[in-house]
Amino acid sequence: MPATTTPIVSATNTNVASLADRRLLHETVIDQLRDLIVQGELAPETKLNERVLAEKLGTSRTPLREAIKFLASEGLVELLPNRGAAVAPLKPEKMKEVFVVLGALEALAGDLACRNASEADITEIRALHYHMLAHHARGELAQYFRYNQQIHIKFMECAGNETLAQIYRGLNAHVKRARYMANLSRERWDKAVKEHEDMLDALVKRDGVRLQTLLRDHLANKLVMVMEALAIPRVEAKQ
Amino acid sequence: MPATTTPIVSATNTNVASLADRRLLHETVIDQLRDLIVQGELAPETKLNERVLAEKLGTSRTPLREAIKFLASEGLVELLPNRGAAVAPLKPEKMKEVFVVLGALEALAGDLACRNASEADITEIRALHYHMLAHHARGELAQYFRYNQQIHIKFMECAGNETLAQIYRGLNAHVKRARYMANLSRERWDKAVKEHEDMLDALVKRDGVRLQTLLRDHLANKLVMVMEALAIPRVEAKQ
DNA sequence: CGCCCTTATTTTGCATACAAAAAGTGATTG
DNA sequence: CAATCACTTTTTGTATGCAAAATAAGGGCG
Repeated sequence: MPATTTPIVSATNTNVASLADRRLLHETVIDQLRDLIVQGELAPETKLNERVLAEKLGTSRTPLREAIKFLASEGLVELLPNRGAAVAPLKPEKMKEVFVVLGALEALAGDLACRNASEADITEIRALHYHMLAHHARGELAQYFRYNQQIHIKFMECAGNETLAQIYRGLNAHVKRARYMANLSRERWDKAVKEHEDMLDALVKRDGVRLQTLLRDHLANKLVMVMEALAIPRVEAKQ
Repeated sequence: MPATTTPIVSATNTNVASLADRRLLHETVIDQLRDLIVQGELAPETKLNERVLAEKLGTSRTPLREAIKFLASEGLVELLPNRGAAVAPLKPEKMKEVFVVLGALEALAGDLACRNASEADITEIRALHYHMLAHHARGELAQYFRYNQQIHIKFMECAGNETLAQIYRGLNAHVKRARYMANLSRERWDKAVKEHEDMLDALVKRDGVRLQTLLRDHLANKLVMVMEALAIPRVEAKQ
C-alpha cells in the first residue's frame, strides 16, 4: 500500500511476486530450498541445476546460488567444484553421527531446562504432551510428529541457549529428511510415547540427571527407527 | 593502488592468482574472509562493504557475497537485510553459550575418543602434549596455543564423528576470535597445563567418564579466561 | 542553531552477460 | 563393437549492469 507513486512498473526488473513482500529474496529462497530438501521433494543426491531451479523458484541464479552456499554450510547441500551442487546424500553412517551429537545436545538442553524452565514453560510442555497423546491414541502420525517436534523445540527454548538451539535446528533438518520415510510400527510408537511420559515426569521433578539419560535413550531409539526406515525403502535405487 | 593500470591481462576475466590454483574462487574467499574475521583483522561489528572487500580480496562482488552467505550460516557474519552484512558481534553472553555447548561436545568427543583411539593416536596426542609443555615452559604463548588447538582437534578426530568435528570447528572459530585478545596470566596458564596432564592421563587409562568431567571443567576455565579478556580490552570503542 | 525535508551519492540486491569447464554427440578407427 | 577424438551444447563460475534502498549532503524554516 505505501510508497506506490511508482505508477508504471518500469524497465527491467520487477517481479510479479512483489506484493507487500518485505523479505529479502535470497532468504525466501533459502527457506524454500530447505523445505524442498527436508520434505524430500528434492531427493538426496539430486543435482541442483541452477537454471531449472531458479526458474522453479521464480528468481535468477544469483540469489539461488547464495542460498545454496548457505545451505551447504548447514550441510544439507554438497558443493561439487565446477560441477555445481547436489542435495547431500542421506547415509546411515551420517545418521548415526547426527544422532550421537543430537543425543549430547538434547541431554544438555534437558539438563539446562530442568534448571531454567518456569512453571509456565512446564505447563506449556504438558499441554503439548497431551495433544501429542491424543494424536497418538487416534493414530494420527503426522499430527503426532508435529507436537513431538514442538515439545523438543520447547525443551530447547527452556534451555535458554540460542547457540544450542541453532545447532539443534540444523541437525534436526537432517533427521527430518529421514523421518519423512519412516513408517512407525505401533510397538515402537507406543514405546516412544512412554519415553515422553518419563521425560515429562523428570522435567516436572527437575531431575536433570535422569532427564539427560532419558533423552539420550530416546534419541538412540529414534535412531533405530530411522535406520530401519533407511534400510527398507529406496524406491528408486539412485547411484 | 586500485587496479587501473591493469595493462593487458586479456579481455574480461583472468586473475593473476590463477597459477596452478585448482580451487574455486568463492571457496578461497570463504577461507580468506573467515581468517580475517577470526584473527580480528575485521573487528566484530565491522560492516562488510562489498565493493571494498571484493577489491581487497581481488575478486568481484558475486563470489564475495556467496562467501558471506556461507559464513553467515556459520554465525561469523550477520546479515542485515538491505544493509549488507557485518562481522558478528562478540558478546560475553554469546561466549557463555558457545562454551556451554563446546563443553558438551568436547565431553562427548572425549568419551568417544576413549573408546575409539588407537595406540598410535594416543602416542600422537602424547607427542603434541610434550610439544605443548615445552612451549609452556618457554613462555611461548602463540606456539602453546597452536599445539593446544591441535590436541583438541586430535581428540575430535579420534572420536571418529565427522559431524561432531564440523560443528566443533564452527564453534571454535568463535572462540578463537576471543582468544586472540586473551592475555593469559601465568597462574591460569599453569592450571590449564595441569588440566591437560590429567586429560592425557584419563585418555591413556581410557577412563571416558573422568575425561568427560575434566573436559567440561577445562572448558569452563577457558570460558573464565575469555570472559576476563573480553571484560578488559576494547582498545578502540567502536561506535 | 537545530530540525525536517529534498536531493545527490553510495551501497545493496538482483538480473544478466560472458568465458571456462563439463557433459553430450557422433563419427572414425583399431 | 568399444574406444578415442573433435566438435557441439549445456552448465557452472565470475564479472558487470541497473534499479531500489539506504545513507550522506544541503537548504530552507522554525
